[in-house]
Amino acid sequence: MVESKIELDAADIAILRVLQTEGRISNVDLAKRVNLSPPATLARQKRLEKQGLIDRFVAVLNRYKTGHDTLSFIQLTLSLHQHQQIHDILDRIVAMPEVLECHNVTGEYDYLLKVILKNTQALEAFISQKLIPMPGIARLHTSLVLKEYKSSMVLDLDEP
Amino acid sequence: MVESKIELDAADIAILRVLQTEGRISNVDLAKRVNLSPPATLARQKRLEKQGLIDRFVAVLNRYKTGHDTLSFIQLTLSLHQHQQIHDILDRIVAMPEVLECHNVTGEYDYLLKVILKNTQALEAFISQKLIPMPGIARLHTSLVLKEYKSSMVLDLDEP
DNA sequence: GTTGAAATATATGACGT
DNA sequence: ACGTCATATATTTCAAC
Repeated sequence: MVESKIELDAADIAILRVLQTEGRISNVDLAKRVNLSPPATLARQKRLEKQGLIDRFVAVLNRYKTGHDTLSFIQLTLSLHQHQQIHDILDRIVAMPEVLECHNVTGEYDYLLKVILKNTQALEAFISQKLIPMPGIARLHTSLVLKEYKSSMVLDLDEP
Repeated sequence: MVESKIELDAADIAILRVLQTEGRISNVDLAKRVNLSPPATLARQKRLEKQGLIDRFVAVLNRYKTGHDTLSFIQLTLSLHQHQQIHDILDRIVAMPEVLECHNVTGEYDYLLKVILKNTQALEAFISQKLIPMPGIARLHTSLVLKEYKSSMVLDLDEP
């Protein structure tokens, strides 16, 4: 199933803009911010959730304070050429809690993984004990993040 | 300032695990889930926010339904070697709403950007009109995401 | 979509363990 | 540090316009 764009009016966009940065704002405060009445605001928010435009609400943690000091991007190329084999490998990779993102990309390598671990020792163990032993890993390149300048999930919503 | 790990007990971890996927759960429901009383749960959550362990609460949107069909990773190498020049360029990149992430990384290129745009035309315009004209962009490589297998911000918290 | 009122659920403080 | 209970507050939700 292909998900397609849903048309939004100015009030929807105002609501989504606020909720993207203040996910726990109360409906009455949100209503004030978007210049609508609380019932109208709540009805719109519920509709946006039902439409799947709002996927979920989450708490964003500070990874340094949880002890996750090592962020890295791992590029992979798979050697398997049967669809089922590739699918199985990807299922296993996606199920790993250390892997926060997994994308099929264009370029020199086929897959890009965003991996968060406690330290470089844990990263080395992850690569050598969990990734390398998997069948079909043809090439692998690790980039360590030295400094994170920006990390956001906020989509840029423009006026209708 | 270097942020360092904060020690968490089993109840803290239980609370953070729930809030990472259900950011809008009520305190009474959260208390039931972690087997604590509502006041104890609320006090812990407030403490975790005050400690900065919980950075913020956000709504996660479905990018396809907002019309953001094109996700890409752009690798950059800067040719400027004065700290101030590099700092200025990074400030401008980080301020761009299309750029969701910006990291200084090890490897062939120095910076990795995660960029979300409406379509490939908008990506082409972004690269040719906003990135390339900046001084000091020595090398640039774009990887288009063909398929997103996993996209999460959930940190893997293990028992104390 | 708005206003206002009522019902419900929630957070929060006091006290005892 | 936690649980229970009571109170005050905030929120949702309904009805009328």
